[in-house]
Amino acid sequence: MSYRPTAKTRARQKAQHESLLKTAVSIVARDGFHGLTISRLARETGIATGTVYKYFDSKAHLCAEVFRRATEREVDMVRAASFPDQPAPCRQRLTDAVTIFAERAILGGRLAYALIAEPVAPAVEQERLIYRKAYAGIFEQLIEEGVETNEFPDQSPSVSAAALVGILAEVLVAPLGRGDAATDQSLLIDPIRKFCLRAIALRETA
Amino acid sequence: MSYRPTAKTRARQKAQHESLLKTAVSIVARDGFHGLTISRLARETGIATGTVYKYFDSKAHLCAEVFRRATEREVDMVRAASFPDQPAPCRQRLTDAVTIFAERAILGGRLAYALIAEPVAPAVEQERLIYRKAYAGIFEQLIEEGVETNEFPDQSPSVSAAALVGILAEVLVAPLGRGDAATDQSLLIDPIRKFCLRAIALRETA
DNA sequence: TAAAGAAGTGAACCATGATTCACATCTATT
DNA sequence: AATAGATGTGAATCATGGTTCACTTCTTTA
Repeated sequence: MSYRPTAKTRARQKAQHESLLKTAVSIVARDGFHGLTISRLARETGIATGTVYKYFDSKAHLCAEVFRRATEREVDMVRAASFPDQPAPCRQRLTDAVTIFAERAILGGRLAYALIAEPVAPAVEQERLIYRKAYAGIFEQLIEEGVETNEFPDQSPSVSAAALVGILAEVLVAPLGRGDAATDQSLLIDPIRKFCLRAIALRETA
Repeated sequence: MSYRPTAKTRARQKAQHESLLKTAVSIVARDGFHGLTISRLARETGIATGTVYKYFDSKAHLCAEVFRRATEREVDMVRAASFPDQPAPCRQRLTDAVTIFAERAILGGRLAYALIAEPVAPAVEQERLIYRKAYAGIFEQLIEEGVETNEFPDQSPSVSAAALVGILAEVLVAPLGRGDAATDQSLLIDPIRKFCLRAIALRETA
């Protein structure tokens, strides 16, 4: 034999993979998954279309990674708000979690819409479900705890958690799909927060 | 001249249009919008593909009509529950509306999923937004009334209405997209109803 | 520097499915 | 029955965009 991939080589490999992913996310942030095509990704990255396939098995895999990359941090933030280091009452943590989600979704703009609401191919939708479940799982755990400590009235944690996800997606993100971006989204945060508190904690304030 | 479309002709035209639409809805009910292709529609209707275009300008138009056809009745049912002939307290009407939506969605099964949650082409998504807005409009009016009569606590009717739509879509219909159909959906109705009542009316029962 | 294994290239290929169109057939009028 | 307008036909055409592949160009090792 006479060639072995070396550290430097593999670093370049990884860097290129990274670069592609970064470009892909930026395309999605601009034009959604709809705008993400292999040839455009190649063009913007400055390589040939075929080369993309040296780094990703298929477009589905690429989309999945883009999705993962863009969503993981979001989920982590919501998780951190739900289960902070400092102890806090469940209703406060719920409020914080909703707030964090909302603020970041608003900040994310087009990207948030792509991740949460944009119509996408079934393969991508599959990935999306994973992250919806991730959010739901966090909420569910929090609600369970709240019910146990009697901070929250008796309820189905799984249903309530899914409902929260639905609320956030529909109220906050779906409007981006329409021209409704006119509305100042930050005005939505407070009503949403209150709505969620009433629904989960049966009270108006944290 | 020597030919003028007559009543009988136009009746046949209309019947054919109707027949196509009916077949299209049935295809969507079986395999979603994903399964609706012009050639399949033609095949199942027993005509040539080209003929479909004598009745629909484009697939987008066809989908829009399918959507309209399948959704209009649903919206009407929810509207009727929200604004019944007999006077009733807003919280009761809210409960009824949610219940009707839920029961019909469960009955609708695959079709409900296609209408509410299935990933679809942007053109169809556009149509979907119209009907989401229709539901939201009904809820909004009802909530407004409830706030005015002090049955419901002060809140943003538009936000609360959108939230309701999100809840129903996510909790009830989205699971159909996964294999979660295992769960008996009718068990979801009561928790959802209670969740919505808490959120909107700040109480647990109608 | 020669050989082997990677990585890069981009035009060709393929799959899907909507849309068209030249032609045949039907229906209503004269 | 002859004709004009309408409708029906379905194979061919288009459009889009993912995927492949024969080939070139690097990298590393001997």
